Amino acid sequence: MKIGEAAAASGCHLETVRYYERIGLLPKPARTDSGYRSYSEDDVRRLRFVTRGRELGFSLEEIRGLLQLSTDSTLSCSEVDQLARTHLAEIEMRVAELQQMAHELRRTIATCRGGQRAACAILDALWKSTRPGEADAAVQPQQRRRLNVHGHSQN
Amino acid sequence: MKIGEAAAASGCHLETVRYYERIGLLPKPARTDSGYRSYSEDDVRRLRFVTRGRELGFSLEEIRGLLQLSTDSTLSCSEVDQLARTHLAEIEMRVAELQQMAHELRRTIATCRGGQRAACAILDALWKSTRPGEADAAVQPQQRRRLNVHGHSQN
DNA sequence: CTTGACCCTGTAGTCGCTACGGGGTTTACG
DNA sequence: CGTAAACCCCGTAGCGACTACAGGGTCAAG
Repeated sequence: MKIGEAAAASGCHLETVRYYERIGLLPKPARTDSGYRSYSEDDVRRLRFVTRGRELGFSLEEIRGLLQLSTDSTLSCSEVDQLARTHLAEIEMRVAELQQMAHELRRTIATCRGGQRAACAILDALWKSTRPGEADAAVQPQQRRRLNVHGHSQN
Repeated sequence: MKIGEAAAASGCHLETVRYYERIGLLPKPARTDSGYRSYSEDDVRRLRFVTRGRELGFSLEEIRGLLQLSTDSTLSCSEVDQLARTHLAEIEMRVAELQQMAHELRRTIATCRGGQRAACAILDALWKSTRPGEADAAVQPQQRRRLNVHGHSQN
């Protein structure tokens, strides 16, 4: 199986497969005489494991760990369980954050009367700080969270 | 006001302020004789506009647009409104995706009996593809979405 | 025998920062 | 007045998870 087929079979981008190999997430596959990568069914299964993990939002490092846990027979299931639970908690936190953002945005949009720029409620909301107290809280600076919304589709 | 104070006053990292300047999101500030950046109240307001926009999940390019819209008096509020609505829709989509992920993870975790690795339901779920049909859908490859969970706190 | 689809390597770009190295300046304390 | 700590400067490189491109090689069909 050549790389293009393997990529299609696992639902990820061809160049991503090479990327996963480069960072050591996938083993180096066999090669044809002309140097083409040649994937076995097992290779494809492993690749699907990775893409499936990504779909569930695991980082590549987490997936690396999961792969190790699932091939090292001395380790128990509880570590996997722990990783999954921690990960779930992160997702839930992230959902809550995004919902907060959505809530504020909806509120702001609702105030907009569609009039002139000078009276735009959305821009106003951005020009004003949420909690006016924190402007002079020069004591403890950067403890703020950053949130990616752009999460980020290819296509 | 020096850069450290400006950063604290707007709640963002000092180096981020320089970064925003470098990419042209903030105007180049005045300088002291010794070359230190010196920020006015207006500069700080603009910086807060940016950080507030980031908190609402706007990209820096979107914020650049919002800043332009809010200083160009010939443009109406409706473009701002449109941007905000589009952005809100993206956030909502993202929330739905994350909730789907959380749902699947919860389901998978619940199946885990805490036994031996060989019987780990979580790893099993990763080794199996969700919809078995798509493995041989070699026709249309990469139309899959990528989702960042790690969204991404500093500190 | 040529065309086009596929494959190769290596490198650079994306986004939104963050961190570092190697300096200069300012300020508070003794 | 000296000096140490705290601040600032610039430039560049790193992060994660890809994606894209340049400049080639290979292979099957017509």
